[in-house]
Parts: sequence; C-alpha cells; structure tokens
Amino acid sequence: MAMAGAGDWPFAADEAYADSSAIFAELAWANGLAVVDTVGELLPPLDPPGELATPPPPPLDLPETPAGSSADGAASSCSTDDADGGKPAAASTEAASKSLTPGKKRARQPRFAFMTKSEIDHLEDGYRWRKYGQKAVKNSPFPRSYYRCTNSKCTVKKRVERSSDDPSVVITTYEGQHSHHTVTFPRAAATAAGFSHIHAMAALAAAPFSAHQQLYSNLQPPPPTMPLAATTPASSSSLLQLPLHCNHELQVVASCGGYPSSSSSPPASVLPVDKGLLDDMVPRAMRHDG
DNA sequence: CGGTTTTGACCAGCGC
DNA sequence: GCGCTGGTCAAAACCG
Repeated sequence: MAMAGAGDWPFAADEAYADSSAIFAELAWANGLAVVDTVGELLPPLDPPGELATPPPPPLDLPETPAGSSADGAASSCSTDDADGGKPAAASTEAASKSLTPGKKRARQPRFAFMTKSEIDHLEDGYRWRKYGQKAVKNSPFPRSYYRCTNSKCTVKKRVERSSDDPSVVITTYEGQHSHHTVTFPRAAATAAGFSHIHAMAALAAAPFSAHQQLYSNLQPPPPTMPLAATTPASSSSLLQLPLHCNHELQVVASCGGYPSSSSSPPASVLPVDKGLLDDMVPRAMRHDG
C-alpha cells in the first residue's frame, strides 16, 4: 500500500491496462476527482489539463507473474485465474493464503477502489460484511480494516482505510466478485431512479458480479460511445459522481483492477461484453486501443 | 444464543 | 538470513 512507490506500480498491468488507467485518470481529472488505484493508492494529481497521468511502466511479463510481485504483497495480480471470479473461487484467496502449494503465490481477485468523503469508515453498500481484522498501516495514522462478505459462498473482501492525506476521505477497496445480490438492496431497487449513495455503492459493489454492464447503463444516460471531449462536465460528472442524499459524499469511483488485458478477460459466456468496470465507465471511443 | 467485533499472534512476501 | 509489512486466523469479548 504505502509501499507502492514510484517504481512499483501495483497492477499486473499490461499495455491495455496502462492505457485504460491513463484514460481513467484523465476522465477523473476532467471531473475534478482524485484517482486511486486498486489498492487505494492515491495517484499523483494531473497538473496540466489534458495531460494524462502516466503510471510507471508496468512489468510486461504478466499475467503469468505471481501475484506476490506486487507492492503490498497482495495487490491486484488480476491474473487469468482472477478473471473467472464469477465462481465462488472456493479455494481462492483465503485458502491460498493458508495452504499454498510450494512455489505458488496467492492469487488475487480483481479489485477496484474508490474514495468516499465521509465521517463514517464503513459505509453501507447493500452487502453485509464481517470484520475479520484490523491493522495499523505504515505511514498512516489510521488503521486499515478488513471485511469479508458474510455470505459463506461469497469470497469478496473489502478493505477500508482513511486517507492519511485527507482524513475525511475513506478509501474502500473491493476484492473479488459477489456471487449473490445485495442483501438490503435488491438489484431492481439499486437500478431504480433516485440513487442514494447507498444505491450507488451497492451498484458498484455489485458491478463486478455480473451484469454491471446493464447496471451501469442505468447509471449513465448518455450512450457509452460518447467521447470524453464531447461530454459536458455535468454529464460526465453524473457518470462518476452520483446524486447524494446522505451526509457521505461518494466522491470518486476509481479504476478497476480486473481483466487488464483481453487475454485475461472473463469468458464471454460469463461476461458477454464487458471487460471490467473500467470498460463501463470509459467509453471505448475514448480508449487509445479503439 | 448466534452473529459480530476486537485484538494479539501467526504467516508469507519482499527488500536489504 | 533477518526484519518489516500486509493479510489472515482465531479466541475472547461484546451485543441485540
């Protein structure tokens, strides 16, 4: 986490990912938003408008590279194994951490993180979580809390910590994909009109689960092909900054650590069209690869 | 009483 | 090899 310095971009990124992250950074910048990577690391602000944040050159020998090569020992390997996260990877992270085959490092689920301006650390997101740990974080006065989804068949984890830079900002990192729907907010409710931050977060939390393409289409009125340049601040803001009805401010939706390349995309049978949250948020036309 | 939180201990990965 | 750090476990405490 705080260990992620300039030289150790924590993603198991490839060219496609680096490209996407830069675009996302630009998109976020255009909306006056901060960007965090999938491990909650604040990315440096973009100084000149229009200039993309360029992450340090990612290692190119991925995704075969074991997850442990990342900065915090956990970060975002986004390997092909991760990508089939639709299944309740029964022996996923937890089992992996316990009984790792010698020579094999733990595999990590796709991650995405976002920052929320809130006085409350653990924000309601529609799922039920059980806290299983808390650790002091290096270079941060605030501890990091670890949560697991209470659904026994669901392996999704969540980390919550406060930004050391801005204590009013909570950094939430989701890892994995829910194999079930929200407890308190059925999908129908989450997609209904009049989002609260809760619905928005539930939607985000559910996004990697399966049908976030459809979900997100409910979130953003403009067609996904609209280029950024043609996107008004208001409309693009609605894309990232959802209506707020509570005292928390959902300020940032950040990059998705999943499926960094086409080779690690989930099978089409699982996710027919999307390649991760980022693809829903960043119109294809905006991407350099398109 | 069952579920959740707290908290110290333990383990693995990484850098030196 | 050793120390540091992140992540997880698991027993005890807590709560409704």
